[in-house]
Amino acid sequence: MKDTLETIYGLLSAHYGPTHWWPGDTPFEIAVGAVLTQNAAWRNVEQAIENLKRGKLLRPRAILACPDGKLEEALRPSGYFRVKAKRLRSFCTYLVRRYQGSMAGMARRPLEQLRPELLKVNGIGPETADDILLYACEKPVFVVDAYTRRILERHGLPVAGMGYEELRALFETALAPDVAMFKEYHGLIVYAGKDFCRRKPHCEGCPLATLPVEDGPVLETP
DNA sequence: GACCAGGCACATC
DNA sequence: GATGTGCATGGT
Repeated sequence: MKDTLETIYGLLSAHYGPTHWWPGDTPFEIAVGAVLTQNAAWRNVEQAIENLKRGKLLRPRAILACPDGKLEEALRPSGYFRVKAKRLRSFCTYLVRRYQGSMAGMARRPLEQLRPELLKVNGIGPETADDILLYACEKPVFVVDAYTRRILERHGLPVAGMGYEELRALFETALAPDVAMFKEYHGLIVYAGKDFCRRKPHCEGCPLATLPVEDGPVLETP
């Protein structure tokens, strides 16, 4: 499995080159994007972030001071806007109370402490937490998302039934804990997921077409 | 007009 | 602990 995960990285990397993932100018913008992209298309998230920028709302205290209705209107394009307004507020409340609103201050804490406390924030689940930890706080965590699972499944890797943490552990034990590489790897998975594994017919020209299939239950490729 | 997109919390069994 | 459901927009 270790070899396969390294091979996937090599193939995707050769195909796409550097992705410079994640889109976002500041750690706080990255964290906001992580919340807004939950079950949403990034195109719509961009719109919402643009609205926040225009409204000078891309700061934790500005979000906390903003009336509900105004915040929700700004978030509308990203979908689930009432839920996401609440979730953004939860995160900002946490950030302000615990780190005086400073992402840099937050990033100074060790990973073992940060991840559990992030997961306690309402609206921050495993994937959102890991997005923030890796891309905004530069911590060596591997981000698992729908694309990750889909790509592995479609290429016959025995990951069916694995939970989030299990899948994350798989990558983190197989690969060296290299923040820059983890960032790129996830970016490459997003690229490949959008290009080849999104809908049928898939894998026309897929860079992973030559991937050797491992032992274990091989899933049928749709 | 369905179906989908980088989840998560909460209810229920 | 596993499984189901609500949340909402914009593109294909």
